[in-house]
Amino acid sequence: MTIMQEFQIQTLAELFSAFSDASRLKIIAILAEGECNVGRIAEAAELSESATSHHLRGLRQLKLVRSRKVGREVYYSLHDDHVIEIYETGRDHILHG
Amino acid sequence: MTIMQEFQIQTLAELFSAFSDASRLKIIAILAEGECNVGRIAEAAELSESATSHHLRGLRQLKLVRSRKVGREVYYSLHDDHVIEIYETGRDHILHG
DNA sequence: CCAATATATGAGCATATATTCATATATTAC
DNA sequence: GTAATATATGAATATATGCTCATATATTGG
Repeated sequence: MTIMQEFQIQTLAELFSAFSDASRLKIIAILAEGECNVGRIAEAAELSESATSHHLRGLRQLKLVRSRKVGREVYYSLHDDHVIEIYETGRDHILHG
Repeated sequence: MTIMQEFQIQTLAELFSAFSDASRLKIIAILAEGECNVGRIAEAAELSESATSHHLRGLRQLKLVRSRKVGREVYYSLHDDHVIEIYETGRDHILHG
């Protein structure tokens, strides 16, 4: 076990907080399928566009997703494979833990 | 990507919620070192015994920790290696993500 | 330029969460 | 038995969180 400083523990808590909400997990699962714009994410996750946008902002600030603007649309994608890894580690636990 | 039902997503969110708080992460890190009783967990995590007990109850209900009573003390330990795996996957992300 | 569309943002509100404090319960020592 | 110790629990409170609604900011098409 690596020694963790107080601020690192706080950072880790914030990371897991991103995964601690069903709406955000849906968004992450959708983006795991590939890049997607806000409107379609909202539709697929059954969320308002506003709520979706708020969540995406949080995920972007935590560097869990990236965004790319194309015309008036903004395409989001997972920032890196670590995100899927965390998601899947948790998922494996509840499915066959 | 496995198809996840609504209630499974909710369950997954609850699992990650357990890791979304610095106090609980400290408790988990302490228990990763080995079994420990409530008083010593509280001391090591710099939490009140009451707060510690409340957190342990939540972790126990989620089957992330086990408890074993010895006299008037109660020893807690991580329920299984999945818990460490989730913790470490997140930790690796923030340390070298 | 103006209207339509896509996304972002801030305020407000309702609910959830973490903590403390007081108290309860269980066990041991005397 | 009673006192002391370890842990658990419920209520209260303060703060955080997620959503909606209204509005703002692009961007495109006419």
